[in-house]
Amino acid sequence: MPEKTNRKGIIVDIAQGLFSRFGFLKTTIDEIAKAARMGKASLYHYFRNKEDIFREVINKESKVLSNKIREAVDKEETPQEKIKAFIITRMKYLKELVNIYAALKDEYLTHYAFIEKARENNYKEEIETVKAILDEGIAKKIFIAPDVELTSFAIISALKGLEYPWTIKIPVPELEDNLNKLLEILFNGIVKK
Amino acid sequence: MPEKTNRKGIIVDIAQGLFSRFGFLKTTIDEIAKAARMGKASLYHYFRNKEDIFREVINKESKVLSNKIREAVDKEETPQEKIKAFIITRMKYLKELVNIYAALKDEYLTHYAFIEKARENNYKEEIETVKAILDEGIAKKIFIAPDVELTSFAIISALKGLEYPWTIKIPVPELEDNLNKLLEILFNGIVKK
DNA sequence: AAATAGAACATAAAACAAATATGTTCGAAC
DNA sequence: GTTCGAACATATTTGTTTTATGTTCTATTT
Repeated sequence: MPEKTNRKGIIVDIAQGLFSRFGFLKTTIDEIAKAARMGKASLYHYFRNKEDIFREVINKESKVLSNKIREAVDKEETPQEKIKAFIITRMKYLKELVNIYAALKDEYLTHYAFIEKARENNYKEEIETVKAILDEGIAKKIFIAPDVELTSFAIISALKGLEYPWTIKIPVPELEDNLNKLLEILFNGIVKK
Repeated sequence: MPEKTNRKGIIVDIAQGLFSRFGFLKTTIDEIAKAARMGKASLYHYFRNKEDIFREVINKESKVLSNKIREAVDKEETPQEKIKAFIITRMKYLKELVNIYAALKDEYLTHYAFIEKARENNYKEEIETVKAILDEGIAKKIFIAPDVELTSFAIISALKGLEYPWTIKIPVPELEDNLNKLLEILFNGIVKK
């Protein structure tokens, strides 16, 4: 834990809390400034504009998410376990990191260019993460080697399709149980051997 | 082809055309009436209200979609081919049937109770269709028998996740090629045997 | 009865203006 | 390098009026 002596980092932390509670649109520069015990004009010494503050918050949360996922994946031995760790960790922390979640999902943020950038970055990173696991599995002769690019894309897309009905309707323990069954399909298919 | 002598059916056809072009909100009762060469008050002899007209249009398109899918699925022999036929036919006709597509996807229709009903019905029917194919495959000793309910749910959800990026980014011939590869995974998995 | 529509009605949407809130800039002070 | 009061331009909200639209009523026609 590095001590925060730099003003900028502190402001980002404070903004993160406000954005988490009220969202990007409903949080005002003035509120952030007051919470940081500053005049709002002072914020412009550290940030170009409001978007810039939100961008930094999102960057911060993105890094936290990436690190959590990397840790969880690295901890596992088999590529099968790595894929499972990726999915579970992603679902768990995405829900906690309110701002990056909003940046990725909320319709009303779609128009902002920097949000689109964040989404694209996140998408590419997720694809890359899965691709790396698949490649490793292939190198270890555990997975067969079809179209890795397409398979990664499919896993991520399918995950997004499952995400919404899953998180809404289903309690967490049952969720892991279901995930195991679906991974069983991903790994071994549904055709009798 | 039954000759349309009944006024109600004709009105529904006309409304279908207008709703397809302008959507539910932007189509007025007056426009429908004029297109049918009637005063708008006369429409209320056949329909309770505007929603009621749209509901009939959606019902009509739903039946078309269901029939197309049933035909395509029944035509195939193996359960593998049936699943593929289901997915392709669904994607193809859903795009053509503008109103049911809007009813299922458009955010601005979410609040209407009758739209929610239509979505739920569609969802259940899709799940049932896939479940029937899976059950048949299991009965024929082609598929293994895990959690059929969950598997159907997963196939439909994953499909919805794939649908959007797929239809946007990818040309149709490549799409069928990709689908084949993904079905290969669904059937046989990615783990080396 | 069944079908039609003109007119009236209530409500929703659009248009407009005034008031307020908010993001951003500037210049001065520390 | 930091801070901020004040000013500014613009976005948002609010209240009001007008218009458009969905629906009902009643009378007339078939």
